[in-house]
Amino acid sequence: MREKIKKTVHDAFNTAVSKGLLPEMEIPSAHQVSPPRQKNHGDFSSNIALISASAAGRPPRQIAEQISSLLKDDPLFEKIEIAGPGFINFFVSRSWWQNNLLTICNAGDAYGESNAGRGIRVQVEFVSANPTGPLHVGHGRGAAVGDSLARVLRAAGFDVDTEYYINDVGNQMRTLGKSVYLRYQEYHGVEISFPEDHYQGAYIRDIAREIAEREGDRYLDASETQWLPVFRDTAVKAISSGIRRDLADFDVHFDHWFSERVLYRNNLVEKTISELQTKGFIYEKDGALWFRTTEFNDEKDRVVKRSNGVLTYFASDIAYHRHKLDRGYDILVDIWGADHHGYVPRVRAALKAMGHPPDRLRVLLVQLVNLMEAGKPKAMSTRAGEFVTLREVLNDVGSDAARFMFLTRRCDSHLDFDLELARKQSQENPVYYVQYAHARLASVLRTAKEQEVDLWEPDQVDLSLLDTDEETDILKQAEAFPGLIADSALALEPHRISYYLSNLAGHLHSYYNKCRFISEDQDLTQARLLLARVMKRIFRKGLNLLGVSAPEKM
RNA sequence: GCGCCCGUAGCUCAGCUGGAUAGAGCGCCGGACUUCGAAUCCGUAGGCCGCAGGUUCGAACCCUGCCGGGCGCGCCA
Repeated sequence: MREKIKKTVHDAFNTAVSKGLLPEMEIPSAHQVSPPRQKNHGDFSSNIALISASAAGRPPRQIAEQISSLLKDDPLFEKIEIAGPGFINFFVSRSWWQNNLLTICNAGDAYGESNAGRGIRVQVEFVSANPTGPLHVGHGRGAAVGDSLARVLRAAGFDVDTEYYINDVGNQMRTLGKSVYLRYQEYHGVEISFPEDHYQGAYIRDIAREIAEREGDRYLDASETQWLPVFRDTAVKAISSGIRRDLADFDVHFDHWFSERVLYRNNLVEKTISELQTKGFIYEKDGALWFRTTEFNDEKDRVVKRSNGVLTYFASDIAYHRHKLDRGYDILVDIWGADHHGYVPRVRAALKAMGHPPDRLRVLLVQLVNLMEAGKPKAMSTRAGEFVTLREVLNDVGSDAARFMFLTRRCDSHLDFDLELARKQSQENPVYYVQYAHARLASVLRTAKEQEVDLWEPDQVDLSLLDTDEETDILKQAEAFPGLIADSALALEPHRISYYLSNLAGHLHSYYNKCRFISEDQDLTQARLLLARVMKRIFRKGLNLLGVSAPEKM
């Protein structure tokens, strides 16, 4: 509808120009058609007169007058008003909204989807936690945002792949193996001193115990070259499968799991560096290789190969992003913890150096989660390895509540996650509000069935009976659903979906309390039940985009 | 010190990339179940959009400078 009105205004503008009502000029690109905040300003509002006023050399209200006079007879509109400094306000006729319900209904389960993305290939990479410990709540937020964003992008017509990058190369893997080995020695009664920079969590002991129970003490006298591969790989395997299980229970499933080892196995890191070297972006200093990222707005140059010959994490990151683009993705979305924001300029620099437009990489920074319990901050000391895991949160409050909480806020704002609130099955918990709207509609339709009300074919229903203000509001919101998904996808902001749904649920609950779906009036009942069916589908679709279930009963 | 993010109702946060009189949830107070589910609804109160300038028809939004909070600034991963 919005696009339709925009086009209508454009046509009228051009007509006005060709008729000589306005001076020769282009349609200003800043022209916007948007729903006004104030209800009495109509359904949509155009600012075209305001922004073209100075170029046209006329007062805005006069321009608005000329454009609107050309549109007065369009039956789409109930009325057109000129208001304030020169806005043109459009009031769409009620019958259009009513008839649109049939269009929505005919779209079926696909309603809400669009082709805004035009099949552009997008890769969304998220979580990507190192396999050195279980996922914590912060990862959970990233997982919820990434997974939901992927769903939204798909619904908006993008061709989406999701990916988890496994950082399984380097020193940390050795540290992991050693941590387990030390606990293994400890298990067998060997006196150990456990270094502070090793992995502290209790899960390390669990893995050590498993190995000890399975293998006995045969590794006590072994050399590091013998035990390290065993302890390291066992740990990675155990931790990785734990991570996968946590994500699966969070209803997050990846299309690809990409191992950093693949980059090394195919020599891609070395190749990428030497390519940059050929292009002259690499120099040697103090025995190390440096990448001149300052040439692309980074604060300082970065090391890609240390003087001891070891490639840095950054080096494999460059190779990884190159590899992603080589795989044919048009846009790369990286979702990182906000504490990594310092890496954005250097990765961008790498893309630029390799000749890619840097805006093909979109980085979403997800702020850390502040866990609360009944309004009080819950202590999280990372140094003792006592962070709260995603698993604990899932067991505590459930997947639906957790996901909804993570998705009600913009991802770059700090999030207070109150466990007590998320646990509560009451009105304070926003998850239930939306789910209840869905369950209520399901209940209404069940009741209709029990009372043996036969549902008519949609095109047999008299939609003009949906004429209360509440119904009109709901019809308008339903119409906006596909546009909302498209906007949410283009802005990479999945939280808009949860706001939309909360708002829609509000309208629905309000309507429910005021009007009855099922009544003596057969025609009215049919019209309202059709509305119920359509709304239920929108709730289900919307909740699904968030990865939250849509229960028939609660 | 430099860089990035944030500052909106008592609390937690939206504000559709610059629009008209600033929004929601929670909390407070007062009402609504013999009726399709009260996990709901209806009503009241609550604001110098951190501060000060600038840009223009128009600023919570864009620019500059302060104030306050978070994070990052290794040949770590």
